[in-house]
Order: sequence, then structure tokens, then C-alpha cells
Amino acid sequence: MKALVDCNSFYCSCERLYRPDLAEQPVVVLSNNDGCIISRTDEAKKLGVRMAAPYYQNRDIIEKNNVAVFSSNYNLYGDLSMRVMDTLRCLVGEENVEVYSVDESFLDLSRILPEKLYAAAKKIKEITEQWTGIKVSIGVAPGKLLSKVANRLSKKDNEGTKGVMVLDTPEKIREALEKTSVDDLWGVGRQYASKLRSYGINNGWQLKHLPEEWARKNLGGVVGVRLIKELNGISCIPMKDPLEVKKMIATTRMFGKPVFELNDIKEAVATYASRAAEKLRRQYCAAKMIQVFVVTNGNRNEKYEYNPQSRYQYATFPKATADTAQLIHYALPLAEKLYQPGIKYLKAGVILSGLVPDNSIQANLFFGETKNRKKFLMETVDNINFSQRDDVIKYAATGLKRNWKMRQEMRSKRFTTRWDELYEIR
DNA sequence: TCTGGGGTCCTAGGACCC
DNA sequence: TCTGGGGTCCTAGGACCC
Repeated sequence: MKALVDCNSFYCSCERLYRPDLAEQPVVVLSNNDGCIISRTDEAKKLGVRMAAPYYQNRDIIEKNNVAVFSSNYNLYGDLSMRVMDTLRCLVGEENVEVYSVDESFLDLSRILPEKLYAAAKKIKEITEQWTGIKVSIGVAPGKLLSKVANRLSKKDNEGTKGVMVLDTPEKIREALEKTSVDDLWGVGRQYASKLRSYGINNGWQLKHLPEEWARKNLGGVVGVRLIKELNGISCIPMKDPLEVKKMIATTRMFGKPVFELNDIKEAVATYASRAAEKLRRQYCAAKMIQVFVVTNGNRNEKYEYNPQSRYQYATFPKATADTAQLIHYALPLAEKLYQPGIKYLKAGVILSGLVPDNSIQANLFFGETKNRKKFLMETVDNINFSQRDDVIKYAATGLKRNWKMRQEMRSKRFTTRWDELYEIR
């Protein structure tokens, strides 16, 4: 059996942890640039605040109802996420935890006796909440997909489940699937949901009975087949190896305000390249290719409409690299190629791909052996920046003015990662 | 005036190989 | 006029996830 542990309204819960006065009050957290709502508490949900909707569209409700609003504080969320995941690893063993996202983990509970699953899940929930202060919900089922279904239902107040649901009999699975509409299933997005509805398939129970061959044709090949199998209680989405590394690394952001100057774009691209390079080195990899893109508002004249258009340029390296200076060196000319004067730029990004472990970089006849010195330099810079939790050392190309930096006007303090922002008790 | 920032997997099709 | 039967690797694009 597999479990899915999910932190309730994770970002909001993190904010509440250091603001106990907000325990009963609705809370929302905004995306970078204070653009969209990316986390909301149940209270905010009940007021009709929509998830992933632009902040300004919800502003009326928010102001009228005294909703607490925060800019996202990723230092804080990242640190608390680590505490939650460490707790889970401690409870069920490192090898049985697959961190799926910042606020979710799958657990492999196959070593727990069936009759003890419910008690075990309850215990995991209690201890995690006690140790971290973050509320979690747990769904347990034969496979990952059904554990997602169970998790989702365990959160509904009217189920009386108090955050733990175990689907261990055919009857329970049937009941759960009948209550779950197709668009709430993991792996069914907008396209597939509307296709299914057009065939009269509205909930998980109906979907479970479709032939695998139909799913293969209509729901993305083997992906669809897996979906049906999982619904039938056949676990076929395996747990991931925790040592796996990313195959692509991206750093992209909207600008705090639209930008027109090449220089601003170059600063941003150099900054994103530096950040991407850090992520690359953290997983001990080097990249073979860099891609730079910019997003403009494709709309001309007309009244305002959000109509983003992106353009890409890429370069490949003679030899895989994780050296920030070299990545910037290749990235800037790409930015210049993309730039046209007089156009309004909304966003830029850097994507690294063709990632290989950095100890297996192919030597190249035409490039000398400066590798070790560079590597030592990069390690030193990373260590200093990490120990200070800030970019103390950065490349000049990343700029000083930083006109394009994102807005975070309502960010809470970085209570757990900065000495000068520690939580104060009077 | 204002709409996030990451990722994954899969398939089809082209270029190339023997 | 005839025109196989395997492969591999790469890329673009679609769909999905949180």
C-alpha cells in the first residue's frame, strides 16, 4: 500500500505558524510579483477566493473580508518543507519516502500489516503535526493514484475522516471513486476531462471500467493505460529513486514591471543563468545546452489584453559545463539576438538541458584542463552564498540597479533562515 | 495597472545507421 | 521497373503535475 501525505494549504500554514493571531482568519499567499493566488486557507476558499486567479480579480472579496495577504516567501516554505519531509523519513525510513513536491510525499507502506494501516497513518499525521506545526492529510490505497483520491477526500469536512482515509476494500474504493469527478483525478487535466465528459464519463468509477485499449487511443497511450490500471487497484506507477537528478533546469521570472532596455534584460538573464548554474552544481551536474527566452506582450495597440508571446534562442557548449562565467558568456549574446528596441518585455528565462554528471564530462581536444580550478572557485562561491543564505558574491553582469526585480510587497520575515529576521518573543 | 515558476513523461517524425 | 527490415538518436510539441 502507498500513502500520500499532503500539507494542508501549505504556504498559508507556514505563514500562520509565525502568526498565531491569524489562526481563525482567512489567509492567502501570492505568486512572485504578487500576481496570482497560489495558496488559500479553507476560510478564504469559502469566501469564494479562486485558486490561481489573479490577485486583482479577488481584491474586492479580500479587502471586504479582512483576508490576510502574503507575498511568497520561498526561504521560509523551503525550510519548513524540509522539516516535514525529514520527519516523514524519520518515521517510515528514508528509502520509503518519495518527495513529490514542496508539500507532498508518497510513502511506501508495504511493510505495514493491512490491519494496522489506519493506526499507522494516524500516528504519522499526529507526530508530523506535533514536530513541525504543519497540518497534514494522509490518503492510503493500493497505488499512487488511489492514494491521491483518498487524500483529497480525507480533507473534506463532510467526510468525517479527520484527515486520514484508507481505501483498503473494494467497497471503499467504489464509494471514493463515485465521489470523485474525472477532472479531480491525478493525470486527468482539462483536455482529457472534456473528452471523457463528451463520452458520458463523469466520475472515477465510470472511468475505471473503460477498456485499456480505449484509454491507449484516447488518453495519451501508455499514460492512459496506467491510469485505468491504477483505478483498478493495480499499482503501476513506481516509487521514484530519491537519488534521481533533474533532466532540465529552468530559472524564469516575470519582471517586476515591463522592461524596454537591452541592458535590463541582460542583467536579468545573467542573474537567471547564475541561479540555474547553482541548481546545476547542487545536483553535481553539468549542462550541454543553454536556452534563453523572452516573453513580450504580443498585443499591439488595442486595449490591454494579456497575450504573451515567447521567443527562444539556444547555444550548445563544446563541452558540458557548470561554470557560471561560461554560462553567462553564452547566455548574453543569445539575449542580444532576441532583443528588438521599442518592444515591451514581460519576462525572461534561462533553461539548461542535456545534463550529465559532472564527473563524466567528455574531454575535448580543443579545451584545456582548467576544470579543477574553476570547479574549486564555483564550490567556494556556492559555499559562501549558501552559508550567508544570500548572494553575497555575484557576477557583475547580474547588475546593480536591477530595475526588473520582482515585487514582493507583503513578504513575511525569513524566520528560519536569516539571523537578522529571527522570530522574536517578547 | 494588474495573470507564477518550476517540472515530468510520452509520441511522432526526421535523420541516420547497417 | 524494382524499392526491406530492422535499429538509434534527436527534437518539437502535447498533455499533465504542483
